[in-house]
Amino acid sequence: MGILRPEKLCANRKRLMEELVMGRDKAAQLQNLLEKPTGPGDSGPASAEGLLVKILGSFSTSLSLLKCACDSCELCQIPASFQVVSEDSGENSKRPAAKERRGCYKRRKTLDAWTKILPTMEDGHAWRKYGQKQILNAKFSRCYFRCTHKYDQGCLATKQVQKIQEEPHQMYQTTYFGHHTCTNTLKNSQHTLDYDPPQPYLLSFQLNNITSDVQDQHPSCPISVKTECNKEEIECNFSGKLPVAAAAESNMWADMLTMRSAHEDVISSTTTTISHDLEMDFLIDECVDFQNDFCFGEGK
DNA sequence: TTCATTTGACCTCG
DNA sequence: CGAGGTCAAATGAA
Repeated sequence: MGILRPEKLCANRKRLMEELVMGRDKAAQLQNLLEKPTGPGDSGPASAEGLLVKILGSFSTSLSLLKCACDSCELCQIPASFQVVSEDSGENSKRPAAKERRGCYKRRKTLDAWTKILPTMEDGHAWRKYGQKQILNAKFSRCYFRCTHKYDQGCLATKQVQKIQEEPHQMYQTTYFGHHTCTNTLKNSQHTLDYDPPQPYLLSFQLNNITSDVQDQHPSCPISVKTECNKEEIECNFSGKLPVAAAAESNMWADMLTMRSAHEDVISSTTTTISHDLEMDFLIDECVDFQNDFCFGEGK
């Protein structure tokens, strides 16, 4: 960790201010856009997605700048788990700030996290596995990944991948934490899925409250779903009763089945709140596609 | 030799 | 106190 010279500090501070002001402006634009939604074909320069990318980029840059400034201030030490490599670090940049003891870290909050269910682990980014853990009541172990460029570019993105269904309908539940600030991606990957940032119509809900929330808000919803763990079967109005062996699969089915009705309401509602305090986020189209394949595809 | 993965230890949090 | 998240030494692959 290097000490920044005064002139460098001033430049960083100026840049930090610019980034924060830009982030605020873009957020205001995004707010206007959400209050006055445009047509579905709108892809102008001020699209919600574009603004979201700019805002996230602005905050990422701001945090990096703030980190550089704090490196030179003993009063503002950032926890090691949030450290970003400064430009003048040498060999020591291969590792974060010296850890006093093994496992000395701050457990992350669930802020800025979202989940996707996909048939593959691949998402177009370079990840490095740093751990694997058997999770209670889960059929498969959970794998932990961090961005390959954590140390060379200070990218703090991480993800957890948990297999939730075996072949032939193999599925992985991937939870992402933080956004990539690195520039390197696997451009040639056939599985370059634009997971970052979250796509439109992202749903957010507490897993345990899926059924009550949806049915409270949509009493006419034709879907009846139970989400309790260890339930041996769940109801599906489309295909009758489906046997479900594991709790994880039960949860997944519940998620899938609530997507369709909620999706329509999200699209039609202009007052939908997008929360960043997420337990489970899903890209609806993917989930609905999967549901269609599984509920309808095999019966035909 | 370098880099990625595996795996047990260690730590935080609820 | 137990479950889950991260670290880092050992090991394997390229």
